[in-house]
Amino acid sequence: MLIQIEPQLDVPIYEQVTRQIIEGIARGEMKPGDTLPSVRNLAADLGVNMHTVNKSYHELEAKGILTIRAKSGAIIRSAEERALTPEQLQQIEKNLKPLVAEGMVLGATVDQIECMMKKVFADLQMSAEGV
Amino acid sequence: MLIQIEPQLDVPIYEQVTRQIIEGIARGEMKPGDTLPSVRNLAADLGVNMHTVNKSYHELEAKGILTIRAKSGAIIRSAEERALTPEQLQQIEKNLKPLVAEGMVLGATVDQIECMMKKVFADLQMSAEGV
Amino acid sequence: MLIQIEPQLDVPIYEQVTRQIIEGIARGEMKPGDTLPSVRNLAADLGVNMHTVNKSYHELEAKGILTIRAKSGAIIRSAEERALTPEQLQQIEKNLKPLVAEGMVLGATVDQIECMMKKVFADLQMSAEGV
Amino acid sequence: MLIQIEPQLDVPIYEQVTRQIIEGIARGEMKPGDTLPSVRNLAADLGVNMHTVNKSYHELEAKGILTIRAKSGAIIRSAEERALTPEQLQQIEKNLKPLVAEGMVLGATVDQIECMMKKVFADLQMSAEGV
DNA sequence: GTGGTCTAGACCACT
DNA sequence: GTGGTCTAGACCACA
Repeated sequence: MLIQIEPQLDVPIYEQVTRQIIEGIARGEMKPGDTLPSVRNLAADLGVNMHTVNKSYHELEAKGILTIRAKSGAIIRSAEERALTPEQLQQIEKNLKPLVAEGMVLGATVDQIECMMKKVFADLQMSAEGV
Repeated sequence: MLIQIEPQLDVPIYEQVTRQIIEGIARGEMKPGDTLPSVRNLAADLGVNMHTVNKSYHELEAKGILTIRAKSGAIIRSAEERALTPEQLQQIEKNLKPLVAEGMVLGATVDQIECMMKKVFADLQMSAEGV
Repeated sequence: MLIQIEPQLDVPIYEQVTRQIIEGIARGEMKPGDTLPSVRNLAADLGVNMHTVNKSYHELEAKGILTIRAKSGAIIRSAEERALTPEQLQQIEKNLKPLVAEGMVLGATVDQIECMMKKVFADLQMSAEGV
Repeated sequence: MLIQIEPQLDVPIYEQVTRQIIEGIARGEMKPGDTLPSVRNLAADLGVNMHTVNKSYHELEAKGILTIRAKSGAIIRSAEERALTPEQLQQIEKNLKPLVAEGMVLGATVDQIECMMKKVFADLQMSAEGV
């Protein structure tokens, strides 16, 4: 799985790593039970510091997406282990709101936004099924 | 239009102001041609620093949502003046992607995510029509 | 409030800080609404690194004991804001179990252990009421 | 006696082994004079490294709970041989303190904590009498 | 070899 | 001046 870092972005590097790992899992490039690269290896690959990757892994653990086993690596949790709590859905909805509002104000119709959402979903889903 | 600041959030205050102004416009509480309160007044109302509001206004200008005229204040642009450029749509799509991916990974179905999106849209739209 | 670090202990420094802040709050030396010293100040006071204190603060935030407001400090949450969730009680019970078991195996009676627990509680409570 | 290892916990495996042996003795599943399985056998049963079990046995010896005799294995000491020293009680009290403090700060009453403690004790005691 | 912890520095965004 | 982020090193416990 390829991870691309853009250090000049205003999104923190650790957040970029987090997002791309999530997308990688969504795309099916990594599956439950898989072990992620060690923090040192991934850091070396990306050319960033170990701590930056470490922070990303811990963020993913907090999101319930993976389990960090001390001294043996980070493992992607299975769908059963991942609880889709109402809080998590609310969190996503909360983050969705300003995006939708901005789209509306700029003149996008509900169809355009829905279409965009479906496209994003389909892109990820398609890759997942293609695996 | 009421703006509520929550300083304990990790979202910067200027970003909170920006979002709520966008949502206010989306809801129809403010219309094209309307003049926003002066930076000084809004800052006083919210109990925040003048620079914070100023930054928010400039962010809105960069997004193409309003025009800042020295001395005469910030004016909301009309739909015609606001171009819905492909770049803007792409930007929104780019921001949408990690949210959708996280939802998927946590086990949400496309229906759940779509439903969430529609709900957010409807909330804003409804308010707009009620005005 | 005085915090004493013993670097030679096997308990990590950040954990020692966390515990002593919790005990300080239990003792009533700090109250809800109070702002903790800045990470840099406390780190300087304790002679440890900023990051170490930072980690402790974040641990306290994760426990629901305080709120970190970016760029303005860490504030102790009120009892109402702090949820005593069943998970938290379970966590404490889980940590209690090996201590009780060890006491039993070493020959302590339930009375001795209960007495010890009450003593600890009373020590903290007493200080709290004395404030 | 069954020992269950959960490698995903942040508690080191050797510590998990130590605790479960203590609990096993508290529950009466093992009695003074009994010989524990050899380091090699137990390690094989648990699927862990020999050194891990070895470390656990030595920790138990340091706590005064068993005696390791070269060649003839680890033998659980009798209650008479196990001294309940004030130092040991202090050690337990020291470990108890942060747990009680955290419970207090999160809003638990002395009754809740006492009840929890009794429950833990009763669970162990009950099993012991049932043997 | 792994993650955990810690140090000592740095720049930045926000207030 | 605050916390957030990042870097570049280091030692340790665990497996």
